Amino acid sequence: MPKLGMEPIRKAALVKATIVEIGRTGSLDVTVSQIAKRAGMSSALAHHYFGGKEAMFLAAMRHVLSLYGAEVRGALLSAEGPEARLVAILRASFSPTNFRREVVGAWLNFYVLAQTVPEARRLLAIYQRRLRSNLLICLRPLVGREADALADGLGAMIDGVYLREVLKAGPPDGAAAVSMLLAYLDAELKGNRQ
Amino acid sequence: MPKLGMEPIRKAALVKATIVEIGRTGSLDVTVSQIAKRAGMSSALAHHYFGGKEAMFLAAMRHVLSLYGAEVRGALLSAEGPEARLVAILRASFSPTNFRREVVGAWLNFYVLAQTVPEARRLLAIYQRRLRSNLLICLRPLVGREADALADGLGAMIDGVYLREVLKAGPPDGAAAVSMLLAYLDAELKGNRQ
DNA sequence: AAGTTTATTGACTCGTCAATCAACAAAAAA
DNA sequence: TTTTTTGTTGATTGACGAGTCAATAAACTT
Repeated sequence: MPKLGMEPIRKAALVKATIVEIGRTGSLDVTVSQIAKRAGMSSALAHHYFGGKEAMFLAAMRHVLSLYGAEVRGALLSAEGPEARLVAILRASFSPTNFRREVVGAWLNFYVLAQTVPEARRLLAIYQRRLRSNLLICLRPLVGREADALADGLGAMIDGVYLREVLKAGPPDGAAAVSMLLAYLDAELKGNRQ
Repeated sequence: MPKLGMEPIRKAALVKATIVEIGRTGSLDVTVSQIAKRAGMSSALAHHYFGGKEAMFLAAMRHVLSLYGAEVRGALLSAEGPEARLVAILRASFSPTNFRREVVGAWLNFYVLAQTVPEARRLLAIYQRRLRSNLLICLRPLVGREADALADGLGAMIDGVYLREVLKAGPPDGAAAVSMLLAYLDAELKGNRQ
């Protein structure tokens, strides 16, 4: 049975399964066996490839974060001008790829992980900085020195919408989330354009 | 040693200790022994009074939520007019009583708990509804039919600021949080006052 | 063909922890 | 003063789960 070159395949399967299990149970209280089972292998093999549970969590985080990053970069490619680029960032943040029950659940638990595991904290900090910087670049030409405050506000609201999603019933509504953010943005832009 | 009438005292101590321990470790992975030790008793006694760990968590949640509720109610007493009342709600939300490292950490973990434990979900839903309704009452005379959207936006941003606080270093800055929220509010009010 | 590397798992170890219990002590009620 | 109620804990049980290991097997190397 043993085919060679399994490592990347197994690792990918485990990362995916980790996200699903964390999102499904809504907590970090997931056993390695659960994850391995969902990924179709024994828990021993999971340990073999990742060395431990924490490494699996971190790999899952990196994956979610890099998916999000890619989505944002992609959306920015076809957006001209500050306003369009802002909209692109928001759309990407609430695209069906990212704004899904399991992924949102995973995000929440990554924040919890960040309280204990320095590497998790580092990864989340990178995400926040990158988002902030992306927003800032668009906002500065629009609102000048108000940009910093606005970027913080938008960042907080994005995270807040994600957080609140975990309590909502039914499928996530990304469009509604984006329009809430845009309403905030428009109000601030109008107030600053006079 | 056994003095009578210990029950409420012990329970209060356990609730407090639960919040501290959850906030301190930043996760729900707290043992009953840890909590009991901090509260100055044996783990068996903690079980005796609460029956189980989950009940302790829920009691801690109720306590945090009721402290917050009391703070808001108190602040609203001495506030006249919609604008002042809005400011009062925001100030209360970021008062030093609530906006503290341990409490913020506890909040985060209550969201996690809400994913698994229906009663926890119920409690958080109550908090969200009450906040929304408080905001709505103030906002309607100010912005009419925009009130609903704005209340949701403010709620999300409040939660987002709490969430982001868990990554920040140093002591929480409630004043900064309030002014961020007020900036948002002012922008929306201005845009709607014309 | 012999040896090495990679893939894979069942069984096991070892620690942890929630929950229970038996036992003891003091106050209150009878 | 016996009995009951309330307070309290050390010791124990029983379950569960992370991580290890020995063993097996297929594929590559020499």
